[in-house]
Amino acid sequence: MRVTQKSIADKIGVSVSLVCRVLSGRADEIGVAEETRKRVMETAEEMGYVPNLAAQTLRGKPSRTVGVVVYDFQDSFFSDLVGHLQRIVHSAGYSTVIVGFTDREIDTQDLSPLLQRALDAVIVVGSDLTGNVFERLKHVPVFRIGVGFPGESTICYTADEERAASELASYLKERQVANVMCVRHVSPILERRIEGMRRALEGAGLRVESIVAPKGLRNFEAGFWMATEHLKPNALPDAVVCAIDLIALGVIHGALSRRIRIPDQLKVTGFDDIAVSRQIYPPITTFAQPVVSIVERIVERIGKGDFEIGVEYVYCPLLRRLSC
Amino acid sequence: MRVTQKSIADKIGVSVSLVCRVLSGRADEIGVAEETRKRVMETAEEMGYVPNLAAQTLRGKPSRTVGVVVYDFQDSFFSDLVGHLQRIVHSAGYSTVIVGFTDREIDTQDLSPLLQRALDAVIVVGSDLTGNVFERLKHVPVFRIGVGFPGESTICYTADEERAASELASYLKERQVANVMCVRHVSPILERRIEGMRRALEGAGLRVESIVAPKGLRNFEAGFWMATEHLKPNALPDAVVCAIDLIALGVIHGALSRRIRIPDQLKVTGFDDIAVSRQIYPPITTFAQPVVSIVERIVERIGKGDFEIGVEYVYCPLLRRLSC
DNA sequence: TTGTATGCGTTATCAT
DNA sequence: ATGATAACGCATACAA
Repeated sequence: MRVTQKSIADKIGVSVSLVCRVLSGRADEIGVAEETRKRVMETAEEMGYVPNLAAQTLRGKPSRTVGVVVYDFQDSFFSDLVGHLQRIVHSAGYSTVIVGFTDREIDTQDLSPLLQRALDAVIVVGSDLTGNVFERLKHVPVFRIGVGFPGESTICYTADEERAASELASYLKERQVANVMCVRHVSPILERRIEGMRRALEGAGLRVESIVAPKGLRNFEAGFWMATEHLKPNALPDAVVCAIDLIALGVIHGALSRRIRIPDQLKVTGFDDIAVSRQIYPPITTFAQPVVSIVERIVERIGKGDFEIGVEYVYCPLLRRLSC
Repeated sequence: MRVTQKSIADKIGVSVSLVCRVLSGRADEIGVAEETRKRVMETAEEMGYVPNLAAQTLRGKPSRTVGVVVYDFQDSFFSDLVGHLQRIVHSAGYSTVIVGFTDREIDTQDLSPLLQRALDAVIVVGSDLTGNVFERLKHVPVFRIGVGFPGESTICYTADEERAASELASYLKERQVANVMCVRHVSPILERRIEGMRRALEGAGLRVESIVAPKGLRNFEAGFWMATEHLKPNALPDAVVCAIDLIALGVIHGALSRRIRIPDQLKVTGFDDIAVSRQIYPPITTFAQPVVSIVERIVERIGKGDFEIGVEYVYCPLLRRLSC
C-alpha cells in the first residue's frame, strides 16, 4: 500500500489535516507547533510519502500536465520537437501526456488519454490535422505548432513561409540558379508551402517545374522517387526545392546514388533544419524553425494563463550550407 | 464545468448510481430497464460525457497509463523508439507519460510525474542510467530496453552484443578487412559494447586501434572528431567500427568532407539501424535492434501482469549496406 | 495549536 | 429496477 497522509498521521498520532497543512507548506501560515511540523516532515520523508495526484486533481488542483498531440512521429522534425518540448515543459514543472499518429486519421477514441485528464493545456504538433480534432478539445486551451486551418480556436505558431520563400528566391538567384524543380506531395500543408515557394521563384524570374509524387509515398520516399525518376543526368535542373528536409534527404540520396554531384551539378534545399540536415554530407541548406523559442514562449504563456487565440508568424532564417 | 455522472442523473431525474451502472457497461448484469438504459446512454452522448480519470484512479481502478523514461532524446534511436512505443502502447489502450533527459543526472524531483501517478508499468529507454533511478520506482514494475546494471530489479531487454560482435568479425574478415579503428567514448555502456567488439575482432585476427574521444563530445561529434583528427588519407585503416549509428554518421561526415571515399577507401559500421542510416548515402551497415517486437512483447506482458524479473538477450541481425 | 466535517467524481455495497 | 451511502486521498472551512 502506498504511503498516504493518513498513514503518516496514524503513525505519529495526529490528525490528517495537521499532516496535510504541514505537507502543503502552509504550516507557519496557519500555525503549527515547530516540533510537530518537524516530526511530520521527518516521518513523511522516512516513509517515502508522495502526494497522490489523482486525489489532488479530483479536488480541483491544476494537474500541471500538458497534453501533446504529435502528427507524424516518423518525421524527425516532430520527434526532435517532442524532445525539446519534453525538456522545456518539464523544467517548468509540468509533465507531458503524449498522443501520436502517423499516417492515419484521428478518431475520438484516440484522444481519450487527453480528454479524461485534467490538463493545463494541449500542444498540437504537426499540421495535417483537421478541425474535428480540435472540437473535442474545447475545454482546454490548445496551442498549435504548424499551420492551422481557418476558423480554428487555437493559439498558432506558424513558420513565416512567405518571407522564407522570398529569401530563397533571392538566394538562388544570387547563386545563378535559373531552372528549378519542386517536389509536390499529397500533404495539403506541404503543397501550400511549396506553392508559395513556386510563386516567389517565378516572381523572381526563375523557371520552375513541379513534379508530383505518386500518392502513398511518404516524405523521404517521395524525394527519392523524384530523384530517380526525374533527374536526367544530361538535363539536370540547377536546383531542387523541397518543402521539408526529409524530402530533400530523399532527393540527395537518390541523386548521390546516381552519381550526381551536390552541389556542383545540382543544388538542393529543404525546410526545418532537422538534425540530420547538419549530420549528412553535404549538409542541407534549409530554414531553421526556432522550435526552442516557440516552445519556451508557449510554456511561458501556459504558466501565465495567457490563452488569447491567434496566429503568430515566426521568422525562419535561411541556413546556407553545402547542398546549395 | 465538465459533464459528470451527477449532471446526467440530474438532467433525466434518476440517481447517480443508476447512471454509473449504465455507463460502466454492467447494466444488464445488475438489471436496468432497457428504456432507462437507453435514455442514460443518449444523454451521456449528447452532453459529451467523459469519465474523470482522477476519480477512477482514486477508486483504485488501474489508470492504464505507462510511464516512459527516456535517456537521450537527441539520439534518434530513442526518439524513434518513443514513436513506436507510443503507437503500440496506445493501440493496446494505454496512455504514456513521458519523462526525458539528455546529458544530465536524474534526480528524484525529475521522476515526480511518474511517482505521483498510478502507473501500470514504467518503461525505461536508454542505458546510461544508474541504480538510484530505479530505487524510487519500487512500487511499479519496470521494463528496461537497453543494458541494465547488475542486481537491478527490472525486466530487461538487451541487444545480444556478443553475437553481434562475432557476426561483425566474420563479416569484416570476409571483406578482407585487416586493420580496424574503434571510436571509444565516455559512455560506460557504449564502452562495453565497443570493448566486446574489439575482443571479437582481435579474436578473429584483426588489428584494432582504439581512439578515445575527448570528454564532452556527444555521439555525432565524437565520430566527426575521430574522422578529422585520426584519419590520415595516406594511412587509413580498412574500417571504422562504431558503437552506434550516430557515431558512424559523424565518422562518415568527417570522412566524406575530407574526400575519403566510402566504402572503397574506408568502411564504416554502426549499431541500431536508426532511420538516417538508411536515408543517407551511402547507407550504413549496422545491426537492427528489433524495437517493435520488443515493445510489443513488453506491452503484452504489461497486459498479462507478467512481471518476472530477468534479462533477455535479443538477436540483432547485421544489415549489410553500402558503407561496408 | 489541533481536530472534525465535508466534498471533489466514481463505484461497490447495501437497502428499498 | 432503482436509490442511498460510503469510501478512495487530499484540502479546506469551521469548531474546539
